[in-house]
Amino acid sequence: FMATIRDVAKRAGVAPITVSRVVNNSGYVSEKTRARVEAAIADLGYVPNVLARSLRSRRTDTLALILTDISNPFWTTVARGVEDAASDAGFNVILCNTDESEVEQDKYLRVLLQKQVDGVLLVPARSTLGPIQFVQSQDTPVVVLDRLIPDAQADTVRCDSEGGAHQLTRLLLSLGHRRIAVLSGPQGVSTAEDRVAGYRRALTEAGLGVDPALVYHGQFSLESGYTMTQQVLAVTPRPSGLFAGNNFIAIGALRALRDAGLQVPEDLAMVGFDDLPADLVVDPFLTVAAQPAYEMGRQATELLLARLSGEAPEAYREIVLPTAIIVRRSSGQAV
Amino acid sequence: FMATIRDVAKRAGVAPITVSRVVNNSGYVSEKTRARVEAAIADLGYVPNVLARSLRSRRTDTLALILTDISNPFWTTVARGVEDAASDAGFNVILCNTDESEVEQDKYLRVLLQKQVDGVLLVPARSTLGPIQFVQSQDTPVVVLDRLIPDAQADTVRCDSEGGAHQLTRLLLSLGHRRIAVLSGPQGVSTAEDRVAGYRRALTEAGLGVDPALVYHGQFSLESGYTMTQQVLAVTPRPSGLFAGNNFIAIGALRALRDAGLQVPEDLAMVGFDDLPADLVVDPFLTVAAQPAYEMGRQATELLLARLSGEAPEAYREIVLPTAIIVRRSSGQAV
DNA sequence: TTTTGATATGGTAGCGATACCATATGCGTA
DNA sequence: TACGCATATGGTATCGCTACCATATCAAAA
Repeated sequence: FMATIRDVAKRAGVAPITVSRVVNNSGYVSEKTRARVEAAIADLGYVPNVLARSLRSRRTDTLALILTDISNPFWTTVARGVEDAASDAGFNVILCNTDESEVEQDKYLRVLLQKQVDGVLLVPARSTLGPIQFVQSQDTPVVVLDRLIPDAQADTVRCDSEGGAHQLTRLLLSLGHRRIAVLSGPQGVSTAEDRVAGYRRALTEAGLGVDPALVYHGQFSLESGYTMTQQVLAVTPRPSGLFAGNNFIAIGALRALRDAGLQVPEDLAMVGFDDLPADLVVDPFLTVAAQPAYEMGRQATELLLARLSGEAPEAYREIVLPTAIIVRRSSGQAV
Repeated sequence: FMATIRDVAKRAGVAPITVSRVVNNSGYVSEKTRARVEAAIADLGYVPNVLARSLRSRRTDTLALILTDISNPFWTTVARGVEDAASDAGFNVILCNTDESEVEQDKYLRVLLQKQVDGVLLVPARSTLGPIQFVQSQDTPVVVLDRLIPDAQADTVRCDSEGGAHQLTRLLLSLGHRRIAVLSGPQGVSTAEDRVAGYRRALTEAGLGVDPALVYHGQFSLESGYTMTQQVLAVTPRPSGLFAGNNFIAIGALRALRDAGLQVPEDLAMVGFDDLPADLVVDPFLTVAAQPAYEMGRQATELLLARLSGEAPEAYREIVLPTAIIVRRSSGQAV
């Protein structure tokens, strides 16, 4: 036997709605009544049914966070930012991992909307409008996180990938490097493309041409970083600088260079996107453009919550956060 | 506007229950009707509301997994076993992390029961009956995972910690070690106590006394392993063998030994509980009692699902899985 | 005195789905 | 012919809760 709100009401000699007021701490309840109701709740071991609550109130107090790779510390940090902001506002977060697969993403979106989440934070696997419109067709607000989707009618929080890449490339140029390779993520993913765009702009501004043999699009993964680096090393003349498009690509590249018997920065200067958390790395060594991951998660969540509470302005907002260039040993001295 | 099952029914010219049959693939529906209903679903962009479904059907097809430290690869593997088994049966899993805190555990249990999960897989933070009885009072079955709770009326899946510890200790004894320290987890946690018990039995059977200065209870964490090892090293005469009660304690111990300038196994032979996944370790080196983590998760979930489907026998079952001793370099040669 | 507003409580309906039971048709078999 | 069974569909009544509106009391303000 499981007690319902009616059982509690009967035992306390009040109406069900009064029990609801006690449980939810809403409306007016006298101290005396509250005490009687709380006693009845304790006696019966009453646990409210949130399914019924949410069905009636049309709110689940739950947000969905759909991202591409939770094993990457960058995303783990974003997720913490989301969790913290949501939790401060009394919201739960359901976290889903797509592994960059659009199929998985769409499957999750469907399930989450069936669960009636109040809002969705989406790191889109691909730059298509469809998934966004699907969510919005169910009267559910979306915030697009990290990646740009052209023409999307939604709030967006992302980082200045183009600018960060531009700065990193300029740093290598200023140190005297003329042949610089870039290892980026998949085509069709805005961050991957923006980082290549920033690289191109820096080269062009320096009056240098872009050698297509030095521009790589792979995956944002360790394995892909390893493979792309092996390809880079086969190019002649060998570049003297390397720009890794994210932290996992950088780690893969470092392994490939080590396996090839090459020293960083002596044989090859290196820079990368995304820092690694201090407690995971024995010796921070890589020069990087660090993204404010936690802040991205927090701000995206706050945008979403503002939409939910109706406080948000009509127009969709696009927040672009700056990256911070952290110079360490891997970029080396002027050559 | 969000379409409901009634809107779809109206558009397809059938009763809501017929739409339900199409959506859930249950009962009889003619091909012609099915096609009409599916067209209506597509036209309206209908997404079923699982809150309403679950409220009426009294099933959420969701299990809860409450564990103590998801950052530990052992638990990550257990969780994968649970996810896989649940997913095979069409169930979702909500994962919660207690950090060994009973307060957090009880908070999560309350929330999960409010969410009407169909069953709970619990790694209890402490050996108390209360939380189990609370869950059962809401007509929700529990399986206790990894740890023993005396007198609990519930299915249990765990490993033979006592036996594994006994074997590891005997190994060190057989190699000639006479002074062996054990670094275990908190008192009141059965696995921590069982591992000390197995250690004691091995010493006693060998006709040796147990030196209380060599028995440590701390946390199952890297930091605790580090601290306890520093204490061990201050004992005179210094032990020649060390038994780490789990993988994190072992890593902390290895760091402490390195910082103290000691070599394993030359200066100190070492064994530990829990293996580390091959792809996280560059060079597997530690002699361990490996627990079948994935299998623990799977079997616990299957027990729970059997209870849910009513196929389970009346009596509660206790499954105790064996550990596998893997001898590597850290235990060294006979001295 | 009347009015107003804060306090306190309850009745009714309905959120969106399915359980349960009823009904109807066609077909093979006794 | 009558019966039983598989097939196909629908009506009604909830699941447990809260939105919405109504009501009643009492103290302070007009």
